[in-house]
Amino acid sequence: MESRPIRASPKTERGERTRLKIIRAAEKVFGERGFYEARISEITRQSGVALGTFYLYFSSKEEIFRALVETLNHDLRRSLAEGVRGLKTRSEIEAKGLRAFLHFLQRHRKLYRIVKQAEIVDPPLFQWYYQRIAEGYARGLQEAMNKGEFRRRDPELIAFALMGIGDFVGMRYVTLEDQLSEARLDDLVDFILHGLVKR
Amino acid sequence: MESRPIRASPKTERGERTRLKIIRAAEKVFGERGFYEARISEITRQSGVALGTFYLYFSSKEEIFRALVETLNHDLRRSLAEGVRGLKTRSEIEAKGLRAFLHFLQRHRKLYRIVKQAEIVDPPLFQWYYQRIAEGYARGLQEAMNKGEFRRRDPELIAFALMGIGDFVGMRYVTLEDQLSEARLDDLVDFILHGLVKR
Amino acid sequence: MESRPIRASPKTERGERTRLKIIRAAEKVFGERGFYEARISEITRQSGVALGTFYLYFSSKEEIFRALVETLNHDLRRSLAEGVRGLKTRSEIEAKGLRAFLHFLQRHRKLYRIVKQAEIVDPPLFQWYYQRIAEGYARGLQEAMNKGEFRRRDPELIAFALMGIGDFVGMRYVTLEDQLSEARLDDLVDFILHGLVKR
Amino acid sequence: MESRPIRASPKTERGERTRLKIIRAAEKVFGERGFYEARISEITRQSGVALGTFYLYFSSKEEIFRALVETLNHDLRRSLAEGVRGLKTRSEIEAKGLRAFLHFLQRHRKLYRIVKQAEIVDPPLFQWYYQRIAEGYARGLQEAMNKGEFRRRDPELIAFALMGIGDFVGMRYVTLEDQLSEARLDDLVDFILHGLVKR
DNA sequence: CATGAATGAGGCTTCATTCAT
DNA sequence: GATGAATGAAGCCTCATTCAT
Repeated sequence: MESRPIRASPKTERGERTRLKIIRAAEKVFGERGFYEARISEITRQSGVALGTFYLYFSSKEEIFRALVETLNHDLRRSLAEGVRGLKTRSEIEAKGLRAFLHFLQRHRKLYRIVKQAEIVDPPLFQWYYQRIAEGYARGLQEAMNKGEFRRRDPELIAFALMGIGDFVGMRYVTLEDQLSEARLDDLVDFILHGLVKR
Repeated sequence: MESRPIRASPKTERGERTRLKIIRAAEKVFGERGFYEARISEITRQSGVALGTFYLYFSSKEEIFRALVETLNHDLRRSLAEGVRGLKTRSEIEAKGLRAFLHFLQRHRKLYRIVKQAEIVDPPLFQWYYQRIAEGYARGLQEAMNKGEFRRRDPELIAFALMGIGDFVGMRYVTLEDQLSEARLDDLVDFILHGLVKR
Repeated sequence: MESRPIRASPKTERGERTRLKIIRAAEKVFGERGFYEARISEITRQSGVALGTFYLYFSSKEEIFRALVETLNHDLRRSLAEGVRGLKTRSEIEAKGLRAFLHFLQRHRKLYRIVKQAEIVDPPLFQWYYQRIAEGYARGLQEAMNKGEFRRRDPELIAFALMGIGDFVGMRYVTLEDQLSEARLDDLVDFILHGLVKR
Repeated sequence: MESRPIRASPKTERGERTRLKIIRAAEKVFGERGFYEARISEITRQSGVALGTFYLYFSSKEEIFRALVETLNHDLRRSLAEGVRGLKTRSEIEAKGLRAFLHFLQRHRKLYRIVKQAEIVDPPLFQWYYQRIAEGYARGLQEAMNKGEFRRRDPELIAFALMGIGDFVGMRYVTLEDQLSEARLDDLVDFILHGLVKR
């Protein structure tokens, strides 16, 4: 996975539509088969464009894959940010943030598999990607710790812990089976806020 | 990923050694490059055997991959079980279990990446694998809840949450950078036991 | 010899030409080396196309081989049918039919070797193929027997006998050395019509 | 198919037995799968000897194959000669010869497939092999023609015709289905002696 | 802009043959 | 004599990418 000169995508209205068709088909195909089992020919077939057309818009299989990951990234962060807007207490924010994440997953389960794949395909990407999210979380946690709302512990570490919770729970209950009831969500939030131990 | 006639591996002492050489090289190569980027030729080169020799012991790239996953699987479960032995309170057990898992990761970081890969290569395997571990944890949690030690919540859900914590924290601090200090581990255990909120 | 997904061959004019180039080279190569010694790379080299191009038109070595056999089959039957058209007596028909077959061989000696090969590679194909030809012959013989022109004997048996004559004589005098003079052909027809014994 | 230094087979009593075990297994395997699909490993497996042992007795796959063909050759000629012994008229001889051939086939159907295979694998061998048989027949036919018993025609040509009859009829009724009744045999002999035409 | 036929490097796998024991 | 593990050349096939139209 190394870089390469980026093709100058067509710039017309029509070109924009074509590009979108390809992107959407790619999302579907990558999501269903993963990076390695995905075939450019399958993507173009599902896009309804010719094979060669793909290379007018993307310079390689990797490029479109990265583009997709970037997109998810961006959407996810916006989604999380929106979920947080207008909340008062930190605990509400965290609960809301977690909910926002899981709802996001529900809408983009296929793309999420792509990011997971990227994790393994390209560990540096993982670092960059998750680190970035973690930093956002860590800042929030740090503030709450300073205010005395949260127990004082390594904020980045806890941020990763929260992300892991979202990831596994999301994978199990959302991505694979779509059974994350509100009751379960409440349980989960309670665990995050108060831990395992009674009292 | 479909099956194929299983090769009758040589059965002598020498054969056993060769098999081991191949397995170890495969562990390394799969761990470093992932399933798709791994090359049989690289595995045999690192084993110091000829290309054809590989096929005396394994019928395909898939087969050895699965064998490796099974092995890790087995080792991991034993590792976790050992971590639990001889403890009194549930909270100690969980803390110990988490530690056991993270120490295990420290020893087998590469293989762990293999299992993660399998997650994507073969989702049903993922289900089976994680579900099984989760059930073990869930039983432990259930008992502690019954005894009144732990807050009463969906045990399987919490089990997945714990696994996610281990996974992400492991990925970030152990697999990628090996920086999981004891202090951080204490922080993490504290979070799990008592949650985010102060008091 | 088992099946595989059939490739959607290109459908343009140019594609048709390429397909033909491949078919013709395959005919030559299979004819000269036989199924097992034939190399796809040799076929594409002689076609003047790249290796991969072969697989745009045929999904495997087996597929093109079968296609070739089918084609010969078809051509042969048409050829034999034409030889029979417009004749009066049965004896003339047989003589003409035999001649048609041998002339056919003269034009397609290489492909004929392919069918012979198929005979051994795939006995069921042999059954189907020869049985079908034999039935055609047998019907003609039966009629002539009913009219009292031919001696009454198991028509299918005699059909196979006639095919054997054509095959061996063709193999010896046509395929291998191209020395089937008209005089010899007359001798052969005479033998078939009147047998060995004088009077 | 080219020659190579012949291995010095072991010469003891035990060695002779081993050699025989291999030959017999080879007969079976070649007969069932043909030259190209036959595996040395399968032959040794069925022989009950180790893989390497094969090469103590035969220098290559080709060598044993040729040896097998030679053997069949020899047996066949002896078989045919025996069938002819003690007969008076040419017509009787031919009838007997044909019968002898077909009975031979019945006993050695598998090996016969091998010879047929050789035909295609190695055309020069075919020439040599069939030519030799044809010459024997041709001599007999010539004599009968000289005596005025048989119609005078190119004897070699007729010899090939007779061989073709035996081959196809044998293939259809003996090798594949084992249904050559005496009645059919009589029909066939009658055809050969008197031809198709009534009177 | 779009098309789709063509390319060819490179991977996996087989199996006749060799060789150390 | 026998064994069976090891070898590696060679073949089939895939698929990302290019290019002529």
